[in-house]
Amino acid sequence: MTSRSDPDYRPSLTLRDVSEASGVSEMTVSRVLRNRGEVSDTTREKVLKAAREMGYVPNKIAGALASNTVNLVGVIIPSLSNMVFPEVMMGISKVLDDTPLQPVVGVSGYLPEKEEEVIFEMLSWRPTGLIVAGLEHTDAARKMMQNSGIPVVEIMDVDGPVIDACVGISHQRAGRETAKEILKRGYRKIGFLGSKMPLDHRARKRFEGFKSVLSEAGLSLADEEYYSGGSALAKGREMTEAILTRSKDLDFLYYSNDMIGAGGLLYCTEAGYDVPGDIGLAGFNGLELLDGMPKQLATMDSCRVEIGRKAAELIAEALSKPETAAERLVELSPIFAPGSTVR
Amino acid sequence: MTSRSDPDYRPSLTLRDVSEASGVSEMTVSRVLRNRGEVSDTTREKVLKAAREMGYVPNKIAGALASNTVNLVGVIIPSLSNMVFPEVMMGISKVLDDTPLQPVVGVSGYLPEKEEEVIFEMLSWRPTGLIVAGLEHTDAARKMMQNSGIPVVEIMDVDGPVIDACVGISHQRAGRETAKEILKRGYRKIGFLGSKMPLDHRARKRFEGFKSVLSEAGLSLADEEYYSGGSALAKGREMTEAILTRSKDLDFLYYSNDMIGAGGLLYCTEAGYDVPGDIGLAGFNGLELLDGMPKQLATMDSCRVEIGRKAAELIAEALSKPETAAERLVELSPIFAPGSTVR
DNA sequence: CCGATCTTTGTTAGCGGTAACATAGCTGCG
DNA sequence: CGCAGCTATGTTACCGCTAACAAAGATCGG
Repeated sequence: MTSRSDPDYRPSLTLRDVSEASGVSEMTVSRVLRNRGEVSDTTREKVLKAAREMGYVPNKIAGALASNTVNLVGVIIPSLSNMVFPEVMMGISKVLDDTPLQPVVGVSGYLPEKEEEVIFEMLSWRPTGLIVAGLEHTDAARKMMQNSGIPVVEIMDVDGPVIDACVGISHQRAGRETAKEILKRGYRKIGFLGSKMPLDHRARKRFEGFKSVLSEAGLSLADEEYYSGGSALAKGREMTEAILTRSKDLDFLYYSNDMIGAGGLLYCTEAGYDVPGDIGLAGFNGLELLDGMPKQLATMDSCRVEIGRKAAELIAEALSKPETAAERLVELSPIFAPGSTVR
Repeated sequence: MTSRSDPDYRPSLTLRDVSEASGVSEMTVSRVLRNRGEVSDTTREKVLKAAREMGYVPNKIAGALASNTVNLVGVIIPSLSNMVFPEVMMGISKVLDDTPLQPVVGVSGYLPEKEEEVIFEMLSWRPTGLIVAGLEHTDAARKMMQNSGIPVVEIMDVDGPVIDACVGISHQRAGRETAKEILKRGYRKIGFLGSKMPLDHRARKRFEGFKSVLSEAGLSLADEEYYSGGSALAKGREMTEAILTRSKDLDFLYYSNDMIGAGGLLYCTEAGYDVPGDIGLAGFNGLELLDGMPKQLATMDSCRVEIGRKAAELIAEALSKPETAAERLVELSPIFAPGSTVR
C-alpha cells in the first residue's frame, strides 16, 4: 500500500500547485475548473493555461467529500456475458450522457451474497442513485438500499415487492402469454429447455407462468431438459437433439432464452425437421442475433434498452427535481413476435 | 444538487455515530471496521454490533482521501456489445478477486476523444492502476497516463509504442498468419469482408498484415465488402450473398470477425455451397458462439481471457511489490484453428 | 466625489475518514 | 515495589477540495 510515508511516494498535482503557478487563490482555480461562479476572463485564461500546461487532473475524491456530491450511478447486474445486460447499459448510458451522471457497473454473478457485497461496496462510494437488476435480495442488502437515502431502481422484473422504484416486465406474464400463443396455434406436446439456474428468478418466473397456463388447459410439460455452462448455442443444439431423441412425439419446444433457442433451430434445420410444421420453437429475449438465423425464432422482446433508459431517467429526475415523485413502478409490455418458427 | 444546505438534506451515518453508540473513539471504530491494529475482543464485538445494528456503511470517499489509497482499477474498453471485452473483464475479475482491488469499467465507443474524456474521468478518481484497450490514444490522453504515476497496462494489441506496460497479441501477425494458412491450403481468389470502422485499429492491422502476405505472394484481394451497424450475424449473411453474387469465382472469404463469419457460414450452408470445397471461410476471435455453428469456422483465438488475467496481474504485482519491475511487454501467441471451413 | 451596488477574489471551516504519535492500563520480573 | 515493555485506546493534524461568507475593487448615478 502506497502511503504518504512511503519513501517513493510522489504526490500528484493539487489545486494548490495550480494556484501557485497562476498566482490566484485555490478557490478561484476551483471555480474556473468547475465553471462555477463569476471569474474574469483574464483570470480564467491564466488558470486554464496553467492547469493545462501542468497536466492537472482534479481529485474527485476530495471534491466529492467536500461537496457531498458524487456523480456516479451504481448499476448492479448479474452478468455481462449474455448480451442482455450490455443492452440495458446502452439504454442507461444514452440517458446519463445528457446529465453529469456516470454509470459504474458491478457484477453479482447471480449470487445473492455477492450481490450484497457489491451493493455494500457501491453504497460506500455514496453514489447519486442505484440501479439493481431483479427484486430478490438478501435482507441485509434490502435494508442497506432502504437506508441509503438515494433513489434505488430495481429493473428487469416487476413480479414482487419493490424497495423504491421499479422498471421492467412481468416474467410471469411473459411466460403465460407465450404459452397462450403456443396453445392457440394448436401445439399440445410441449417440451421445455432451460438452464440449471435456480437463482435466475426471471427465468424461473417465466417457467412458472408458462406451466400455469398449460395446467389451466389441462396439460403439462411433456419433457424437460436443462444445461449449465458452455456455449449456449452449442448447448441448445445438444439439448434439442437429446430431447427429440427421447421424446419423439413433441410438437413444440419452449426455450428459456434465445441463444439456446437459436441452437435448437440450427439443429432442427439440419436434422431435417419441418419447422414450424413438425415442430414449433420459441425463445425469449428478442436478441438481435436472431436476425441472422435461417428462420426467425419466435420470441418475446424483453425491452432491455427501454428498461435501461427509463431507469436512468428515474434517477436523473430524482436529481434534477427531487420533489416530483415520478412514477415509481413502470411495467413495460413485451410483445410476442411469432417469427417463422410457429405456425 | 443535494448540498449540505439543502433543507431536506439527511446526513448518512458516520464513524462518529458508531463511536457514540458504542462508547469508544472514532479511531477505534475505524480500526475495528478495517481489521487493522490491536483491538480487544470485547471492544471489537461491541463496535461490530453497533455498526451492524445501525446499518453503518463506511464512506470510502473520506477513507480514500485520508489514506491516499483507492482500491480501484480503471478498465477502459471500446465497447461492451460484442462479447470480446466481457471476456477480457472475466480474466481481470478473476485475478482481482484475490486482491483488495476492484475493476471499474469505462467505455470509449472507439472514439479517441471520448476515450480521452473517460481516461480523465478515471484518473480523477485516483485509481491504483489503469488498463486500457489499444495503443492508439490522443496526445493528451497519453500524457495524462504518463503523468498519472500509476501502472498503466495497454491491452489487446502489441503493434505500436507502449506507455508503460502492454499485454496482447500482434494483430499484424495474426492477419499475416491467417493469410499464410489460407495460401498454404491452395486458395487463391480471396475476398475480404469487414466492418466500416476506421477507428478499430486492431481490425485494420489484421487487414494490413493479411494483405501484405497476399501481395508478397503476388496476389491481391479479389473483392471486398463492408458493413456498419445492425446485427453482425445478419450482416455477415447479406454481405456474403452480395460478394458471392458479384464475384462468382471467389474461393475464399476472410471475415474480420467471427460473428460476420458465422453469418457467412450460415449463408453458404443454406445456399448449397460446398464448404470448404467450393469455398473456404475464416474469421477472427475464437468466439465460443462458433461451437454451435453447423461447421467449425476457421478462426484465430484472440486470447481474451488470458490478456485480462495477465494485465490484472501486472497491476496487482505493482501494488504488492512495487520494486519488481515485472515483464512490461507480454506478447501472447494466438493460434490458427482450422476448424472445418478450410481444406 | 461619495456611498450603493455589482463583480471578482480571498478566507475560513469543515467533509468523514486515517496516519502517526501520545497515553493509559497492564504484566512481569529483578 | 518500580519501571521496562506490552497492549489497548485516544488525540491531533491533516488528505484536497468546496460552501459560505467576507472583503476588496470596479462602476455609477446623483
